[in-house]
Amino acid sequence: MTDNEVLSTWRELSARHAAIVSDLERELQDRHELGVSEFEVLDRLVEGVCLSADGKFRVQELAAGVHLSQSALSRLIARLEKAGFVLRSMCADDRRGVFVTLTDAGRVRHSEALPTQRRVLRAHLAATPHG
Amino acid sequence: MTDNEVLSTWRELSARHAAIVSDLERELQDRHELGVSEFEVLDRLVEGVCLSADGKFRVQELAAGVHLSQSALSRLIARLEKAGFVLRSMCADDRRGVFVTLTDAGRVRHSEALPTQRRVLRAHLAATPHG
DNA sequence: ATGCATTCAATGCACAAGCATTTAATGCGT
DNA sequence: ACGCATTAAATGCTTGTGCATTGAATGCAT
Repeated sequence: MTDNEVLSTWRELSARHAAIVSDLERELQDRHELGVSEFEVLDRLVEGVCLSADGKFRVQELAAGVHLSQSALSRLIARLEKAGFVLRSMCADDRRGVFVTLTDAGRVRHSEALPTQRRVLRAHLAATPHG
Repeated sequence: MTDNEVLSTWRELSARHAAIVSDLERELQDRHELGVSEFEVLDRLVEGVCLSADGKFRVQELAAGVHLSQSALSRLIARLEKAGFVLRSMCADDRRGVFVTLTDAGRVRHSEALPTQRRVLRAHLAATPHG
């Protein structure tokens, strides 16, 4: 792969990412009052509920998959809590840690927003040769 | 393409983008005191010099290719000017417009940073099946 | 048990981004 | 020539982000 190929690959990746994020941001915000990152976190929580019995997550576990710094994630969760979509609770075995759990309102909001996200992603990614 | 395929495509795109930007940001900042967007703008200017005879750019022309809002780009150029890497000058034919030109210092800084950018991009993008 | 390095999450702070607005210049219609 | 919608770029304001630090809890070594 030549440097020029690497560069054009990077520019295409970057452009696609920007276009998708911009669309997602607008659609999720307008229709469901959710930012992209907020939705992403709710999404991880919903997925995780199926796996872990109690549906509880350490903040740290959420960091993987959401590409945010620890501090940004901390504040994002605080916002979600203020909006009533998650609860934060101390965990007994390691009292430094914090468990994050979805509320019913959070589950509802996520399920409302999910089709919007899927639609936007499909519009950008389905049936293209870009992989 | 199923929804699940779309979703995993999106997550991979997103993860790759985040990883590359994060690396670029760190390397360009540590080694050359340049942000990713700052470098990107310098890069467009350098490329453009080869094309347009006078090497002048309307701010608007730079917007294409750099995925930033108009206001963000305006302030970014102000930062570059303060750092001595570009000059802003009125253009005679349309006095609303602003021409942006590279300074020697800007050209030098860009040429120093270019190998760093190429190295990071190659590390992430060369010789992978992800296209 | 005590001290010390380590880890988790929250917070102070500085900065960059977007939206909406503003200021200035242009051009078009009458 | 005059008014009016439009465009270019800058700016006020709010918000989200990262870095560095803090505070609390843990665990490990002595």
